Amino acid sequence: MNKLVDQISALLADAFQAAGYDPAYGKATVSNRPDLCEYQCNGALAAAKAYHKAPIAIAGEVAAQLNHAAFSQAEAAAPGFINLRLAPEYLCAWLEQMRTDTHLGVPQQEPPRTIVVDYGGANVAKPLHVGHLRPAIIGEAICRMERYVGNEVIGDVHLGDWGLQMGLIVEGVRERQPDLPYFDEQYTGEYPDEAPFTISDLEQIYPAASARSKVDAAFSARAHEATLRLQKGERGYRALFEQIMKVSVADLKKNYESLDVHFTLWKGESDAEPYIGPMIQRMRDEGYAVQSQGALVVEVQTPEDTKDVPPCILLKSDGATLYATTDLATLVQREEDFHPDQVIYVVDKRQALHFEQVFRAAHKTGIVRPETRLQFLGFGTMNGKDGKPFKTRDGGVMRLEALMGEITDTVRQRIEQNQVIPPEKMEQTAHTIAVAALKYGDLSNLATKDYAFDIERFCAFEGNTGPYLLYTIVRIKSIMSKYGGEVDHLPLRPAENPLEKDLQLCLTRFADQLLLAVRDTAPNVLCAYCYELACAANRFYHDVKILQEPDEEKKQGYLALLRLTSRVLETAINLLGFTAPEQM
RNA sequence: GCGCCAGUAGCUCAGCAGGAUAGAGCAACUGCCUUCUAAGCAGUAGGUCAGGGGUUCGAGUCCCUUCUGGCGUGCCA
Repeated sequence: MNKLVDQISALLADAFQAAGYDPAYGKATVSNRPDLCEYQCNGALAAAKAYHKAPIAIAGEVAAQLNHAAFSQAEAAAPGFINLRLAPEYLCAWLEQMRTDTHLGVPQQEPPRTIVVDYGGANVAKPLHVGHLRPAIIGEAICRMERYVGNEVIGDVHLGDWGLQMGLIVEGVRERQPDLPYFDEQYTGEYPDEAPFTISDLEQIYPAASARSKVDAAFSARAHEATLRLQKGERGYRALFEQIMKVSVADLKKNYESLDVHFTLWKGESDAEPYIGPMIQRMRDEGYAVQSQGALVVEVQTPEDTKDVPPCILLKSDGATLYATTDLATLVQREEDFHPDQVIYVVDKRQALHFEQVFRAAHKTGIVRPETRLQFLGFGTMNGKDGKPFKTRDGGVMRLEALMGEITDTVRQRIEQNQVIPPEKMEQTAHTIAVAALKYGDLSNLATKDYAFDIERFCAFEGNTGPYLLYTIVRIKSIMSKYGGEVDHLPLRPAENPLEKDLQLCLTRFADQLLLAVRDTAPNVLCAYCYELACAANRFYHDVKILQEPDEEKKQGYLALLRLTSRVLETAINLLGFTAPEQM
């Protein structure tokens, strides 16, 4: 269905035309002076120059043409604004369409675009820590928003499961259990189904091995050797790798799911490995890959560049592959599997140059089509209160589980005071609220900027926070359940009081704000909308005593309005990646 | 050196393709619970939008420049 602002713009365009001006000037925007009007048009100001006429005169002529039933007010204001208020019946009719629309008035992308979102970035055998929080939260929100507007989205965790780290783990395992069949080159039988380690073992083995390789040259050499043999596909190493992956992925899935983050694909760098050889061969054959200072590179500097852009390195001087190599090979794989229209990388913004090189190389060498949009969404560093990268008190990285635990504890203490949650639902409810607090706290900041991560602030639930949104929804649900009757099919009524109309106007903006958030891959836009809507809902809630309304028709109109509000709010927070409890 | 990003209230942040009087939250202060959950609502106070030029009817927003901070700059990821 059409957005309300577009419908109003169409009426304005007609009026501009009827008054003898270019209809293109007829564009409505939401008013930034709610005291004066609900919608405004700035077209007369822009038209003034082209027509050599005072803007206020143009505005006046156009306003005179706006005698449409949609408007309860349409007047020119100095220096040349056209101020509009909507007739309650017109507003209500549009909202009725929205209420019965399957996507709450959000136009669907037609035909759908295929979008791969690369987020996650977790490493095998390493626990998720706060550094993994932003990509998971932001990426998940983007996936959900893109899906809601009708696109085909593939979310890929893109695990760090290749390279030296795997060799280190293999050698670490060998140190502990040298007699395992994986290390016996003579062994030809089946390897055991059971992994010879748990996730906690792996989480000890990797850092220990990593530290040791820095001081023990012999160990380091063995790790490199193991990496090479693994990459060559030696049977025992490969089998051990599978076990490491199995144990690690199971643990990662559990952790991501506790954050309500769900990937469609659990691919990793290792999956791109088979594509590397043919890709490099083709690049050599077609002359894209050239030797430079001992390495094999793709030059990506163009004559138009005013800055130096270093080449994209495919193979190091020693022949080993790099990050850029697997990223390009992954694109080969994605093109083959999905033929995406767009690939969005949700990655630390410090990798901007790396991805610029990769994108240029991918387009130059024809890995992706010219029209394929490769987008780098660099997120900012998560800093502590001191403005430096976030660390725990003892200077280490905080594990995600520990962080969630802290927030959940604080939430639990808060809801216990309220005494509305039965003990058996306590844990679930506390977790739901904690996820909302954490995710909203992150998403409401601009993704691309550094931001201050402050546990105390996340655990405070006053004001512009996730729990405030949940609280609003819970209050509405509470009214619905006290009312007891069926509310899903109650029709809306034209607004009679200002706060009711404000809430209605706010509801109409859902589609606009969601589309804006999608266009700019900026979930914070949707956050801001949720907060505005919740504020409007709370003001209405406070002002109008719904269940005590004696006029049954009016009461049902109020209930319909609140029902739509809670649907929009719940839909929106779901797109942001969290949900509301029944009570709190 | 070069490049990228940022600088808005005491603190944390918005500011929607340039529009009317720059907005929230926190912290501070004032009111509002025998009535649908006070995790709420209403209000007060708090700004040279880092500085300086420019573009135009109009600039926090666009251009130039200076300052400050962060990050990146060929074989880590």
